[in-house]
Amino acid sequence: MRKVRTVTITDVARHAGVAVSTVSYVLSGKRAISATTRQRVLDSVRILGYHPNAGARALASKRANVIALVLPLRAGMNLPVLMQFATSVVATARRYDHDVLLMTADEGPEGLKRVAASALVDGLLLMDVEVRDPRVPLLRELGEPSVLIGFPADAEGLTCVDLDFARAGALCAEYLASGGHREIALLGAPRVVYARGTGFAERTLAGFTAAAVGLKAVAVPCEETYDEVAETVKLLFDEHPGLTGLVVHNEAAVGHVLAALRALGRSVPEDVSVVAICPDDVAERASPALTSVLIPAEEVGHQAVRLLMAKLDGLPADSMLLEPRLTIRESTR
Amino acid sequence: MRKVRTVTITDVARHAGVAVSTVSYVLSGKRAISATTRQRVLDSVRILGYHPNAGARALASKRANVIALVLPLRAGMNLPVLMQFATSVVATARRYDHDVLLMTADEGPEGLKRVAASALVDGLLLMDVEVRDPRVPLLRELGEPSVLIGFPADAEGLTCVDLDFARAGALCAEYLASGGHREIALLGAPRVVYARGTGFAERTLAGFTAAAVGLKAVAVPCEETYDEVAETVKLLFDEHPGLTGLVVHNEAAVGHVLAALRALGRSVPEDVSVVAICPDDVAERASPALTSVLIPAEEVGHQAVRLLMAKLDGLPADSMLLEPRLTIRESTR
DNA sequence: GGCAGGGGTCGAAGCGCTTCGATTCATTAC
DNA sequence: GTAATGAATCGAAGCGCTTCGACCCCTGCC
Repeated sequence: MRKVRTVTITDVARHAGVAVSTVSYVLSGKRAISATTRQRVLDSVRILGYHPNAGARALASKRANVIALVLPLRAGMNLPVLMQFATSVVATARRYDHDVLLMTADEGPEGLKRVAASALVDGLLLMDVEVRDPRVPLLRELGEPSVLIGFPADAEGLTCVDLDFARAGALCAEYLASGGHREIALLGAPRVVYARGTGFAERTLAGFTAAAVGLKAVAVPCEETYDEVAETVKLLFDEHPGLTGLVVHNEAAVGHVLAALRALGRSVPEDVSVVAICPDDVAERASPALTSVLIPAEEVGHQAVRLLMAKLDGLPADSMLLEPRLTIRESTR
Repeated sequence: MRKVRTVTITDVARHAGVAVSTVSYVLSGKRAISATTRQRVLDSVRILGYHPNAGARALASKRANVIALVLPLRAGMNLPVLMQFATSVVATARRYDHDVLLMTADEGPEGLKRVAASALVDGLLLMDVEVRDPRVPLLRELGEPSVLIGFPADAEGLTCVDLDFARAGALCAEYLASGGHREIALLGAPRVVYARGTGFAERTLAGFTAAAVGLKAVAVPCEETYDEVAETVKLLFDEHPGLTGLVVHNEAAVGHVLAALRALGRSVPEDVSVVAICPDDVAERASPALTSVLIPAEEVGHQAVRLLMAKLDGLPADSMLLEPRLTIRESTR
């Protein structure tokens, strides 16, 4: 438990018999250093167990090597996806030699201003951006390098990354159509999500609707308690007895939907085919295993970090939509 | 987008007509400053929009005002609880004027060593600590202030916080017993969790078993796919036809358990009472709403930060177990 | 043989902050 | 009236690192 004196760059320089600046250049690679000197310095670093002091480095270089990950943490979020995303952000950031500061939106715009102004972080990653997100105007004003997950209404001049939800919705409809289904339905997010204008929900719906021309297609919002789901599903089949294809874009409800179908005596996939838009593990855990469109959280996180790093290096970084991928399992025919 | 020159403490000092050190003392409160001077400085801070440079502050004060939150992010974790926990940690840390660096265990012990040695963080918060956690020995050697969520086998000299799972298990058994149930069962975590020795699972089991003396009580592990859950439940009732009380300590499976009971034609709570150990929102979302023992993630996060802050101030910080709380809803009688 | 050029290294000047005396001035004690 | 006390403030020395310009010496070239 004794507090060991920390090893500084001066210690390394002394041990290797070189100047402090030489050690710095070896470590940063910003100037040519002879192979022998480099090796000597590297050995000393290893032997002494040297780790550069983050504060000093940040102060001198004006780069903290830290990015902020701003999670919304509001109700109705898709936790597993969020978590996958966060994991992938941390892992990718480390690959770029950066760490991740976790922020919640609770602190509000002030929080963003604070971390930016205090140079605690070099850039911002905002998750789960809404169509009219209050953070967006601030972001513009801040002029801090940033990448958004999700597309706000006006994405001009911003860098955004997201799954192409319109394509995902379309993919589901097309797949069901190709299977011969003539009457299909989309069970979407809870009402509150549409009301908030989260974007991804509307875009899925739009894609679904557009791709379903020529079919009978309906879409209904879907709450997340078992009872409400069961009610919604029952109503749906009451009003559309000919329904044979179901798209579920609500991870929390997908299990309930299957249970409700079971309770109604409709078997999957014999009576009705079900496609879910959700992570693979959820789809695989269901019974029957669900044909699903993957939300590529990991890929989104990876790309978001990559783009942010590009921006930090002063490179251009364009927004991008990631292609959804349909995996056929046992819930459709 | 133009990069505005950042406001430094020197700017504030000049604007307020005082020395740099005076500004520092106003902000830290470490020396007496007259009310008039303080006010003048505070006004300048506000007018200029000054935020201390984090790197410089860390360098000079040897305190980064950042703590690391180390999430395991392995399979079979309880995401919602984790998330609640993380949220509460961030919020509480902010109240102590600290930020939170997010780390995953992927980087391994090296990662802990790195952030500690580089003074990126002042202390560590390790989540989901296992009975024999490889991070624990390292932690001892590191001598970095830390708080663990969960209890390792040898907690000597460490500060740990957790829900009192033994008490939670006991509470469930006692409650069912008091309701007149004579034959009860515990559906626990997946096998892999017991195999890993995560501690909380065993402790719940131990508490349950100890409190169930005089009753017929069995405990079985429980996987998380619907099919396996249904199988497990069916088997359970085949072997124990007299079973009337069920404790479910597996958040991912709890919905499946209810569905399986429905499928078996056993109604809740008429035929069988169900108590879950899970967060309130999961319990409320089920049908019928579940009588449950709360995992007080928020409180755990709060206490963990509080203890860590105490340690950072050189104060003693004892391990603590938090009392579970039983909420009676509609799934028991 | 002298000089330009460049690879390799060094020294020193900060980066923006905290903190430790030192200093000033007004009180209080004797 | 003077010395001691204490409250309020200042000045300067770092904290550990990066980076700029200077320097040295070895090559290659005229």
